Amino acid sequence: MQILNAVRGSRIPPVVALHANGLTTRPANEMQGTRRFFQQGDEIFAEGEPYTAFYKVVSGTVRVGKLLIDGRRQIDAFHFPGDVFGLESSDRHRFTSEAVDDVEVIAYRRSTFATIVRENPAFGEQLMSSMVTNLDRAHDHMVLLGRKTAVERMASFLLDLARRTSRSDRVELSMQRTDIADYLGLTIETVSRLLTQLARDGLIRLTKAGRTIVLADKAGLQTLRS
Amino acid sequence: MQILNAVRGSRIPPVVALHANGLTTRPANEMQGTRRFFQQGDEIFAEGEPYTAFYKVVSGTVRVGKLLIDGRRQIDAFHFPGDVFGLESSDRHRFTSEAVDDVEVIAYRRSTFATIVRENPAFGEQLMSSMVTNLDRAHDHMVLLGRKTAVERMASFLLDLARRTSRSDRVELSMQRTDIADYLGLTIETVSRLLTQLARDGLIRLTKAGRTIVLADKAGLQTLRS
DNA sequence: CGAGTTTTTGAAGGACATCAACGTCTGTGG
DNA sequence: CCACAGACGTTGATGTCCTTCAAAAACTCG
Repeated sequence: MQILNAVRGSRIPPVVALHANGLTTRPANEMQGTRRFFQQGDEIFAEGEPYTAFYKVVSGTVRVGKLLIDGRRQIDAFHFPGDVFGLESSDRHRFTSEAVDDVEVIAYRRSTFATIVRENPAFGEQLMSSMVTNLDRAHDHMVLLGRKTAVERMASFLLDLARRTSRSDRVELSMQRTDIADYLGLTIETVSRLLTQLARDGLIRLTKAGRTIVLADKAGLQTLRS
Repeated sequence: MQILNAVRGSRIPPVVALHANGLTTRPANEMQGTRRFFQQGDEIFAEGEPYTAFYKVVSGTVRVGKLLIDGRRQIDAFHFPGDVFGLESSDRHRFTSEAVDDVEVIAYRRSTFATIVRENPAFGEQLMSSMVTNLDRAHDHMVLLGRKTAVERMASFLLDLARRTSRSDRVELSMQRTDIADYLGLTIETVSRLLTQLARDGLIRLTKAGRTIVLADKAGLQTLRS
């Protein structure tokens, strides 16, 4: 909706190394990109918009998803630091991406994959790997949406979140209930009920407006996850 | 389950062209692969199996998906001629793939993406594009599973199937009801009821054991699809 | 402190699942 | 060619998990 308050991107000076053969090159696994900042709720790009760049998260949480005409929404994935999103094969974006909280990304100018690989094979390899990882996660998420019960979805979500964003058993929810519900294919009411139920059963502990969750019984959650 | 009756792969002789510069090379967009055949129901590879090859469908239909311990199954995607599947970033397959009917594929030996790109950039580009297409479809499928009603799922399925496999309004279902149900996140009973309901409403016509469907009112289905 | 937003909790309803039985198709052997 | 068995598909009756509708509670931020 609002793409307005996105801070104008500032160019990152490309790090250049001088090779023995006299050719200039960039360090492996990196490529010139533009650092950009988005505030909570900002749209990074919208479904249908021309595809001009793809992104890597530096800090914060990004949600990507789709909207049906009547307002129903599905969040396909959350992306955390290190994750790549927004790569397309057509020339329009096929989904929307927004900042869940304050977000910093590196934007890479759209270019054919061949070009990327020619200029920086290691970066190309990294991108391909990112795509396969994203596809892996999508597969897991389809099982969750198609075949898991509400509790199983919530247990899966909490454990995944802990694995991806936390080194401890404490999870900071950067997203609110609406996002969780739209990610899990549930309603906010159900999400809320599930969390209080899990807390009542001693599997988790809720603190500070339910934005921090301690996974008190990971093994128990693992059982519920299916 | 049974990987037994897979016909032993027969090597395809690599087509070699002599370039002006005297180097031998393969034609663009192709790479050496092994032709393999699978019968209806055969497993092509299983979740957890070592990853040794990825595949392109030549003929027939392939289903890829996952199984939960208690037998619940989710089919993530159907793959038709031209589609690539089974590419992984880890060294084990993350999902299972099986032949829906009699299937012919080209198996490509696992290799790093860098190698593929070095040896045949055009093929690498094609692979990247396939991955992005698969991810696109996964996104659509997540919306379907997470937010669409049963009728909407069925309408979406029929229209997609027609677009991908048929040039007319007649769709041949290569898969049986169980597969459709596990793809749409429903039960076979619901799938059956939906089809008869759509037929009663004049949107489709069922023939020959319900394996051939005529999309009598595509516009109507489009409305239902959401 | 107070207005608006987000989250929680409760009561009632509905869409799809489950359980059960019947119908239909396919292929095999008499 | 027909009979039969087993697999696959359809139809019906009932149940349940999650949604929907409603309102209160808790939190945020000026």
